[in-house]
Amino acid sequence: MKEKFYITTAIAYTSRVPHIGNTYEAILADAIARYKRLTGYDVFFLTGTDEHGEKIQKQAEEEGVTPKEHVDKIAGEIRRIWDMMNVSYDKFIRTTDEDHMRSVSAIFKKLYDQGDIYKSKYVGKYCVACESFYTEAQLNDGRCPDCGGPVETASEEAYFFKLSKYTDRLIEHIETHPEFIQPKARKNEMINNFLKPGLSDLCVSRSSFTWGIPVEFDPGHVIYVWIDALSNYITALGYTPEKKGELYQKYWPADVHLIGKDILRFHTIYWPIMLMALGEPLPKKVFGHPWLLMSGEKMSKSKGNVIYAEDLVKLFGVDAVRYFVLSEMPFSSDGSLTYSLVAARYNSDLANILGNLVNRSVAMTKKYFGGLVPEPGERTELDDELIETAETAVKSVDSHMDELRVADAIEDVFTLLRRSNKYIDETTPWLLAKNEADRPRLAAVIYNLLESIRIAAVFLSPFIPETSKKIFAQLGTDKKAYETLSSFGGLESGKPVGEPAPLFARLDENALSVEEAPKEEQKKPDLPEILPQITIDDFAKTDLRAAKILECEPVKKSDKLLRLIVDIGLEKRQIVSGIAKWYSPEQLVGKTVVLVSNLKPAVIRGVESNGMLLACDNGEDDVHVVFLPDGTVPGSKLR
RNA sequence: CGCGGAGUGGAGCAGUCCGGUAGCUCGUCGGGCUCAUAACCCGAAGGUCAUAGGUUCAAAUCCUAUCUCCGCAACCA
Repeated sequence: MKEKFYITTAIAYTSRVPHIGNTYEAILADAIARYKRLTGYDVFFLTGTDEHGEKIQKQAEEEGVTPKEHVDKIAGEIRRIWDMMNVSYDKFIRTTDEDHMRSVSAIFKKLYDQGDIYKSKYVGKYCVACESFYTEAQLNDGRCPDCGGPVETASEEAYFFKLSKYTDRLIEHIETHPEFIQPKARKNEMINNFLKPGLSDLCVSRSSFTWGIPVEFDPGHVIYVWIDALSNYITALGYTPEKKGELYQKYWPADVHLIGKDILRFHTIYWPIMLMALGEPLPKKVFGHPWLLMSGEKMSKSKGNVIYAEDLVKLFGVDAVRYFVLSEMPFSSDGSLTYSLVAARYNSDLANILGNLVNRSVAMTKKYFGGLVPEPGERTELDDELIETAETAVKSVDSHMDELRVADAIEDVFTLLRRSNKYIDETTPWLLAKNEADRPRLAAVIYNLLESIRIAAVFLSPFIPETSKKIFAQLGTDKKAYETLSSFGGLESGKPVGEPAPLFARLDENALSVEEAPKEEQKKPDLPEILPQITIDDFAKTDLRAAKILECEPVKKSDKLLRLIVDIGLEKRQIVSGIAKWYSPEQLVGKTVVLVSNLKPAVIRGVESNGMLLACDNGEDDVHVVFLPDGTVPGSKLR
C-alpha cells in the first residue's frame, strides 16, 4: 500500500484578491504535492479560503452586497488563480461550506462540554472613551493604553479556551520534536516569546459581529477565527467529534502545514493545543515559509508595488512564473521579485540552459538519425561523468525535497542540464557526424543526451509541469515515471522523437523594462470615508494652536515615538508623537506645528503627552507633519 | 539592558554546527565552437568573509565587545 502524505496551505482570507506573494504558497505546496505523487505517495493536498470575520462583513456592507456574495466572488477568483497556476489541490475548502460549519460548531460544543472552553467575562478593564477592553498587562500605569484615560472594571460575555492547561505539554512536544517547527530558527522565538512567559486563555468568540459560525447553544456569539479557520485542516477530511471520516482516518495527521512565517504562532501554539484538547495527534511539521518581496519591500497596496500572478503570467507564462518563485526563494530568508529578475532567470535558465539544450539535442536526433532515438552503445569515460551527474542528481533532488528545499532541488536538476550542455561540447557530435566510422559513437552520445534530458524532465514535472510535458513530447517518450530513473538508460531506442520547437522564446530584457513601469499598479491609498457632519460648535471644541518645537528626542524603548517640548505661547508643553520613523529630532526642532492643545493628557510608554500634533497619515511610509510658516506666533489659534 | 535572525567579490546566495586551499548562479572581460533560441563551452578579473580584540600552529567558522540591517513583541493623542 502506498504511504500517505497530507499537505495543506493556509486558507486564504477572502478580503481581497491574492497577490503573487500569496500565490507563491500555493505554488510551493503544489510543487511538493506533485513531487510526492511522483515518488509514489498517496497525496492529499488541501487548500482553500477563510471567509468569516468582521472585516469581511464590513467590506460587504461598504460594497452593498451580502457577505456571502462578497466571499463567493473572491473565493472564486482565488480558485481561478490557483487553477491558472496549475495548482493540483485535491480539495478546495471554504469555511462557509456547510459541513465545515457543522463540524466547527460541534468541535466548539465538545470543547465546551469537556470544560476546555468556558464562558466568562472579558476579564478586563474597559475604557469607555475607546469602547475597548484591555487586560491588566496591556494597561499603562493603570490607564487606558490607547487614550491614557481612566479605565473601569467592566465585562462583556465571551468564550475562552484554556490554553494554559496545555502549555507544558506543548513545550514538551516542541522540545522533543525538533522537526515540528520549520525553519528551526523559529522555534526559540515561539518558546521564549510566547510559551515561557505563559499563555493567557484565548478568547474564541465574538459578539461584536455576526458573519461567522454561531455558537449553537448561545445565539449572539459567533466562533472567532482561531477555531473556525484552523480546524479546516481536519474538517476538510470529514472530521467531526462524533465521527472521524474515512479520509481523516487515512490522512491525519498532516505531514506538512505550509504557511506564511507571519502566522507561525497560530499554527505552532493555538492549533496544536486545540488538537490536544480534542485528543487528536499533532501535525508532523509546520513550515513557515519566507515572503516574496517586491524589490526587497513587502508588497502593499499603499506602496503601489503589488504584483499579481496574472500580470507575470501574461509576460512570462505559467511555468516561468512557477519556476521563478520556486527557484528564487531561499529556504528561510525572504526572496525578491522584480520584472527584470524574472526576465533574467527566464532567459538564462529556461531559454538558454533548458530550452536550448532540448532544442539542439532533438534537432541533432532529427538531423543525424532521421528522428529515431539511437542505440546507447558503449560507454566512455566522458559518458560516465555525465551519467554520474545524472545519478547524483536523482539522489540529491530526493534529499532536498525531503527537507522541503525546493529551490535546491531545482538547482540539482539544472546542474544536470548544465553538465549536458558541456557534454555536447566535449563530444562534438557535429564532428562525429562527418565520419561514418564514428557513427556508433555519435549514436551513444545522442542517446546519453536524450536520456539525461528525460531524467531532468521527470524531475521538472512537479515544478514546471507543462514544460515537462512538452519535453516528453519532443523526446517522443512516455517514460515519465519515477521508477524509470532507477538506472540510466530508461529511454527506449528506435522510437521517433517529436518536432523540435523552442520551449521558451528568449525575451528582450530591454524591451521588458519599458513595459515594467505601467505594469506596476498605481498608488491607491485607501482613503477613509468622510465622517458624519458636525456643527461649527462641535468643531469649536477643538483648540488648535501654533506650537513651536523647542526640544525633541526619541522615547527610549520605542521605535515610533518622539518626545517633544513645544512652546504654545501661554506655556510649554511636553507631547509624545509617533512619528520617529519619518522625522528625526533635528528635522523638527525650531519648526512650528499645529497642536491639539485641549486633548486629554495620556501616558504613552511612561511619558506624559499633553496634546497631539497634526499630520497626514496614509499608512505606511506616507506620513507628513503639518508645518506652519516660520514666524508664526506660538500660541496663535487656528480656526 | 524584551526575544530572535542576518552581515561573504558588482547582484543574489552556499559554506559557520564538526576550525585547515573562500564555493555556486547571474553580470563583466577575453578565447573557443557552430548541433542549437546572438545560444553553448573554456578561461580571467573581482572578496581585509561588517568592525575591533581574543583563543589556536591555523579562524568566514570558536569566544568577547561594537556597528548596521531584518523579523517578532511593545509603541503611533
